Amino acid sequence: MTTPRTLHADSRLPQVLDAAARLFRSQGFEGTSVRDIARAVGMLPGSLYCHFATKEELLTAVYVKGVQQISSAVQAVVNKQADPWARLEAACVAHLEAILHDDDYAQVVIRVRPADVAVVHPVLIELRNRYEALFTDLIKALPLKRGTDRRALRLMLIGALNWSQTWYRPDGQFKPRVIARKFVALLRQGQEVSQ
Amino acid sequence: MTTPRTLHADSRLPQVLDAAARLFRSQGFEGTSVRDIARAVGMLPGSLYCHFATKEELLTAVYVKGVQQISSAVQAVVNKQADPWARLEAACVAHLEAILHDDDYAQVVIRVRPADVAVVHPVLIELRNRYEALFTDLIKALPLKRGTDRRALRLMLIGALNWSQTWYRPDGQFKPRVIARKFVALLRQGQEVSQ
DNA sequence: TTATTAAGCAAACGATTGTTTGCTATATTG
DNA sequence: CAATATAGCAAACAATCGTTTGCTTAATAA
Repeated sequence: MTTPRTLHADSRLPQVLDAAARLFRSQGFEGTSVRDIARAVGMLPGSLYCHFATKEELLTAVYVKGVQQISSAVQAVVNKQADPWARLEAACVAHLEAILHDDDYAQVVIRVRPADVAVVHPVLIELRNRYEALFTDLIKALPLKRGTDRRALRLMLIGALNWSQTWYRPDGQFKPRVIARKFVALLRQGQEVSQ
Repeated sequence: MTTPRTLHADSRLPQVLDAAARLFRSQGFEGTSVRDIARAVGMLPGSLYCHFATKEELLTAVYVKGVQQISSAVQAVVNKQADPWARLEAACVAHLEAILHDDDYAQVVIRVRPADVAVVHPVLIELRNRYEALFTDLIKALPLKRGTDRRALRLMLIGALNWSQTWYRPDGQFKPRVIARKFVALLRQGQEVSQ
């Protein structure tokens, strides 16, 4: 045995998941081969199939963990706020921090398009929807003008947040906290000059 | 010759581009093989290399055309409006119609991540930026409250628009025109209850 | 201690990937 | 009309893909 300290029950599955998450988020699903993942944890390609029947199943496992982590990250900060707008903004900050640098798993959830992985498409969509329901609740609690379309507001906010993955630069001025504050403020106040 | 009507100067390059655009937008760049494209136009895989040196070069050609088409579509409708807000909303409608159903080329521009195609990454980014400058101008012309961050507004709006590609359903209630109107209204008016 | 189960190795499988080479036929140019 | 350039065919290239099979070893359960 190369690593005699390895126990039976706790195999190298955690390391495999970590490596897969890291590679999926930086190279995408199709851009990452099972050999890449195996190499990253010092295993042979075929050995991965002790834990997963297919590459898509591996992605699903990463996706599940990603949704769990981003959900609990958001929940944690939301519960520290009372005001509905403060709760929403806190959620956005946590969401952005997760998908922009904290968490490989969370980044995969935003980066990998469910539609690109046909076999598990419905599963991934369902996982995403379950998470986004958090925002539906937060927005439902907002005291808004009569006639406001809360679904449109949610789609706009989440879309803007998630798209930030394409332009965000860690060395830029727009840190997650700043982005969240500005985006929420834009929705909250309106930018038209009142006359 | 199988198709004796084929002229020399006008080869099947247009068909190749069309097929590539259609396949790239529906299956992604990595999900589409050069054989898929060749088969779609009834050519052999190797024949594509009369027109392009690499698969990435083909993508770049599609990208260029996509940016051209979406730009002229937006320009055309913007110039029919005078009011700054109306111009912005018209631009959003045209943008959404292009990336949601009208135009395979435009859809590729939004769907294919520049970062996923390392070799031409800077080129694709530059093309996108040139297009988005249109929105920078439109937003610069808006009469906004003092202190409004116009860059944040642009990033939020474009992000929300582009992300709609992930949730949009042609048979749903949210048509491009509706989405654009609601998104612009959210930024314009602000939804907080005034007290 | 013995039997069982799971983790990983070693090596290969067939299929598909982007691309290249040499050739033919056609359209264009002078 | 002769010379040239190009579009496309035909066939293969090496590399890489996800996955499978049989074996060995170590951890667990009885």
